[in-house]
Amino acid sequence: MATNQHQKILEIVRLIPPGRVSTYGAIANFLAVSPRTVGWALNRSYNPDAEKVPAHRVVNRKGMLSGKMHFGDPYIMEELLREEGIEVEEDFVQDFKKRLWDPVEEL
DNA sequence: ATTATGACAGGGC
DNA sequence: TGCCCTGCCATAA
Repeated sequence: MATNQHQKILEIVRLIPPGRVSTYGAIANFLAVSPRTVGWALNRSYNPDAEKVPAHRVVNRKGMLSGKMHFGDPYIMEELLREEGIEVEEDFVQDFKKRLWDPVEEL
């Protein structure tokens, strides 16, 4: 369902710059919602604007591509990140801390 | 209404 | 980047 919180979450995700990644927790903290809610908002089943949202730039707090299985095929998320210059190894974003984009600090 | 589940986070060990 | 448990909240059955 497209609730207000979902809209806010998708809005923030769309602001993530190419070549950068963010986390569920950072977005959740910025919007004052629970990290779980962020995960649900990005779920393709409840996200009508899936094609407009760079959900591949959102990973969990450890920099792991925890949602790669939701892109249709597991390799898609990793490919998209590499195309933007983000190194991915064994499902983990390399230099995660450097590439982290936190809306609380960036906005 | 109640229970179970999930693209999570944080703290303890 | 372990593992286990708790808190969190939307959604499905």
